[in-house]
Parts: sequence; structure tokens; C-alpha cells
Amino acid sequence: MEALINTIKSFIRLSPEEEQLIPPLFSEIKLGTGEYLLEEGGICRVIAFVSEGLLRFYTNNDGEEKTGFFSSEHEFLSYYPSFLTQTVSDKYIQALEPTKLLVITYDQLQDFYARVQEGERFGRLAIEQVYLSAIKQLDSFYTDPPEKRYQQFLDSYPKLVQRIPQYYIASYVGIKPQSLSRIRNRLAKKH
Amino acid sequence: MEALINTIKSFIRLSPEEEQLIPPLFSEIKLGTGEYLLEEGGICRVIAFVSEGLLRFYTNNDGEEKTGFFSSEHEFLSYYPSFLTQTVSDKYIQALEPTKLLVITYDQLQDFYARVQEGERFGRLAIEQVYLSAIKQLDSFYTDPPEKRYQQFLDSYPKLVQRIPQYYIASYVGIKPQSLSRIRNRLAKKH
DNA sequence: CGTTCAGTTGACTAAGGTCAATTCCCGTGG
DNA sequence: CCACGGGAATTGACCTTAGTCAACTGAACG
Repeated sequence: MEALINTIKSFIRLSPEEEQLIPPLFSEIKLGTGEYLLEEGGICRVIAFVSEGLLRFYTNNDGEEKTGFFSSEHEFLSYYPSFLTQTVSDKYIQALEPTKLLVITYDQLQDFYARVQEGERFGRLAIEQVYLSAIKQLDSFYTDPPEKRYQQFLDSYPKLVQRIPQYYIASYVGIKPQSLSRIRNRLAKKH
Repeated sequence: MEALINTIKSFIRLSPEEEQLIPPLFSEIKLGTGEYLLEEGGICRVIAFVSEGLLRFYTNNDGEEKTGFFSSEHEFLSYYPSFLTQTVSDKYIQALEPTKLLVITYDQLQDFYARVQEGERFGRLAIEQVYLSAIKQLDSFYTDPPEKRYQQFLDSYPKLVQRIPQYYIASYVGIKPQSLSRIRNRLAKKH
């Protein structure tokens, strides 16, 4: 909870009274490995703050899974297209490790917006952050070949590499596990 | 200007007094075909509302242009990663037709946020919109082959197709003009 | 009528996908 | 302690599709 408040404070100012407001608005959820925060056909009812653990966001197209991103400690996580409009989603958010989350519901977030001076501002800044990283990904998909995307993943998340099975990384990069294996082979030979 | 105010009103409520505030905050810019709203090495200093015309957003990677999106009448347009942080960008926004824009600068937008009751809310909702469409594009890049992406472009922007040269459409779809030509050929033979 | 440039077409290349066999790793049970 | 089972990862042969290079067509414009 302390990490959550500090993270919020890195976006906006919080008066001591406002700080008191925060804990009751969030509740803790625990997920075991393989359990879901969001499943196909469900609505993403919360924004989650990861206190502990690791999750992946993915879609299932005709039996083929595509991983959009991974979220680990001290990151906010949601599927905004479903959360913002409170409509049914076709995406999944799954824990890859035993995970602890602090979650806020849509209604409680509206409450936060109403009662915290710079609440709306926080909402805007937070979504800006998420938006910027989505753009960055989109950009990389447009311009970078799989090999470069893999290397960027290694560079950006060196600590996560050991925690994530290779076939999930492949699906994040946008290729099959076999192809990632060949790319790794090629890269290894370069050194 | 009327179209702009109506578009803002589709997001938030505006009191009559607040409505008066809007026009002075925006200024009109005209661009001829081929002229730029944003060039590489520049900072995106405004958010623009397209009153008339058509623009494309693109990057230049080693002499190869990649088109991110097109914007036409009554759409908001900016390159947020540069605008939000007011940092140098490596992207271009170029008019494909004679174009009229209503633009608001970063400072004037902060003014708007401060003086309009639901201003921050508008900022949040607006960026949410932009974010959702970015996600949709990202999703389509992950999952759809070029052929499908082309058909979706035809379906989504039937009116724009005649206004945009094919090689820009190819670069939007993510392939070379030659490949798009072959895809069009294949599709034509199906009917 | 010739220049120019978008668009098409053809031959060939490169890179990821597919299918299948094999190896590696790790945990379980005899 | 070792043998086995199962999923992950690798490797090989072949396929599919976009990229590349280049020639050609066709329409617009002076």
C-alpha cells in the first residue's frame, strides 16, 4: 500500500487527508500461478497495482495466443478498452507467478476523481503513460524486425527474462517459439 | 469553430461562459498539399482539430516511410509522445490536401484545463479515445495479416480511399506498394 | 509527343511458418 | 539413486509470403 501511494505521489500531490482516502478505495487480491484477473467474455472491472508477482496480458485468436505485455512489481495494469467503457473484452490477464494486487473498481475510481483535488489529473497522466508505452510498442511493430524486438525485450526487461518461459516471449515478439529459437541461435553465433 | 465546440461538447458539458473561452484559445492554421504540421527534429507544440482537409502521420526510417494513421475532417490530431512531454520528435505530420486546422498550444491547453470546470476530464477522455484507437491498431498488427489489414482499411475509411495514393496505403498496411498491388490482384480474382 | 511517376507484373531471394523428429531439463515414483 | 514421463526447447526439411530488383504499362501534363 505504501508503494502504491508513493507511485501515485510520483504523478500528483496528495494532501495528508487525501492520502487517508486511498487505502479504503483499494482492496487486495491474490492470484496463484495460472489464475486470471480477466478472462474472455468478462469485463475488466478494476485497475490493478502489482505489489508482488508477474502477469501477462494476451489474446486468443483461433487457439493461438498473442501476448501484448507483461506487468510486474509496482506497475499499474488493466485492460483499458474494457475498463473505460465497462464492456465485454476478448482478452486475458493471467498470473505467471503467485501475485498480489491492489485493485480499484470503476466506481471507486470515479470516487477518487471526485474527492482528490488532482484526481482527474492523475487519471489523465496515468493513461498518458500507458498510452505512450502502447505507442512505443506499435512503433516498434511497424519498424523493427523480430530479431531487434527480441533484443529490445532483453534490454528493457533483463530481470523478467528468467521469469518468463520462452514461448511467451516468442508470442510477445510476434513469432513462433521455433523462430525465436533460431534467432537466439543466430545471435549466439555472433558472439 | 462551431464543429470544434460541438466535438468538445460530445465529451463534456460546457457552460455558455466556458464556451466563450474556447475561440481565443485556438488559432487557425492553413497548410497546402505537402506542407508539414510537424517535421523530424521538431516538437509537436499543438493539438489540432481538422476543420478541412486530410493529413498523414508517418516516420522516416533510413529513407523508408511508415504511415501510422490518416486524419480527416472533425478529428483531433497530434503526436502525443512529443506534445505531452514537449520533447523533440522524429515523426512527421503532413497535409495530403489543402487543409485548415484549429490548433491549441500546450500552454493554452493548460489554461483550458485550469479554467474549464470539466477541462481535465476532457483531456482524460480525449486521450482515452486516442489511446483506444492506438490499441486497436496495435492489436490488428499483432493478429492480422496484411491482406486483412487492407480490407479493414477499406471498410473503415471507404471515403478516404479515393483521396489517398496507393503507396501511402501500402505503408499504412505495413507492406511495399508492389505487395499491395499483388494483394489487390488476388482480391480482385476472388470476385 | 515525350517526360514523369504511380501502379503493375515477373523472376528471384529472404525470413518466418509448419510439421515432425530429437534433445534437454526437471520432477516424480519405483 | 536411477529410470521414466512430459513439457520446453532445439533442429531439420519444406512451404508460404513479403521483399527486392527490374522491366513495363498507363495516365497526366506540359
